[in-house]
Amino acid sequence: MTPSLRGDLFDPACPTRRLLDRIGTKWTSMAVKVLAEADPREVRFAELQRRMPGVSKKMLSVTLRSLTNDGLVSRRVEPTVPPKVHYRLTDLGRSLEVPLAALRNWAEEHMAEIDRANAAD
Amino acid sequence: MTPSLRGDLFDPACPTRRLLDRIGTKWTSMAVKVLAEADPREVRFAELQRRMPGVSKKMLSVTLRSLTNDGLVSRRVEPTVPPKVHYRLTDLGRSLEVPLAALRNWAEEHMAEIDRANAAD
DNA sequence: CTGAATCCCTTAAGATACTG
DNA sequence: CAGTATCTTAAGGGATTCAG
Repeated sequence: MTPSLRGDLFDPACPTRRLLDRIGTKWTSMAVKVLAEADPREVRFAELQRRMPGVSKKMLSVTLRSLTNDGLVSRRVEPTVPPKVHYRLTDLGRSLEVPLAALRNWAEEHMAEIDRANAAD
Repeated sequence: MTPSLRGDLFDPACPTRRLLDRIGTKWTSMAVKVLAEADPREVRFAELQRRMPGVSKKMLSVTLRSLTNDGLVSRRVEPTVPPKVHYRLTDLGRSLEVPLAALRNWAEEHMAEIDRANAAD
C-alpha cells in the first residue's frame, strides 16, 4: 500500500475524504440503507423510489449509477418489454453498511444534543 | 423519543441525514480527526491550519464555528494582544470520533476496491 | 494573530419534459 | 418502466481584503 493510500487525511486523495464525498451526497446513504434492509435483496427501480420518499427519478438514477460504478451495488436487467431493472448491494456494499450503521446509531443517540447546543447558542 | 427523531431516513429531519450533512462537508472530519489526535488536546487556530494542509483561513473558521455551535468543539480565548484562541473536542466530539474512526478504517481497507470498480467500467 | 466580509466560480440537486 | 436531456437555483468553497 502506497503512502498516499494510507490514513493521512492530509493527502487530497485521502480515502476517507473520498468516501465521505460519496456517502455525503443526499441520497446515497439512504439508498444503501434501503437496499441493506430489503428482503428479498433485489429491488426494482420504481420500488426503490417508493421506499425513498422525496427522491426524483433523476437523482435516484444518478445515485444508483454512482453506486454501481463504485461496485457497491449490482444491476440486473430483464430485457422484457417494458424492461425490469433490479438492484442489490454487493458484498462490498454490505460491508459498508456496518460503519454506516454505527454512524446512524450515533446520530440517533446524539443529534438531539447537537440541536440543544445550537438552540442554546 | 418522537417518531420523527427515530431511525427513518424517510423523515426530512432524519438525524443521520443531518449528521452526514455536517461531517460530509470538506474539512469537518479532518478537523475532528486532528483534534482527536492532538496532544495536548487544545490546539490554536494557526496550529490547526498547519495540521490541515490545504485549508484556507475562511474554511477553517467556518468549519470550527459550525463545530462549536454543534457542541462538538469548545473554544477558549485568551484575551491577550494579539489574542490566542484554543480549540478542543468536547466529550460529545470525542464520542463522534468512534464511528468516524470506523468509517476511516473502512475507507482505508476498501477504497482501493472502489477505485478498481471504477477503472474496470 | 484571529477571523469576519465580500466576490466569484463550481457543483449538487430539483423541476420539467421527452424517449426506447 | 426506467431512465435521459436541459434548465435553473442553492450551496460549498477558494481568494482576497478588512478589522479587533
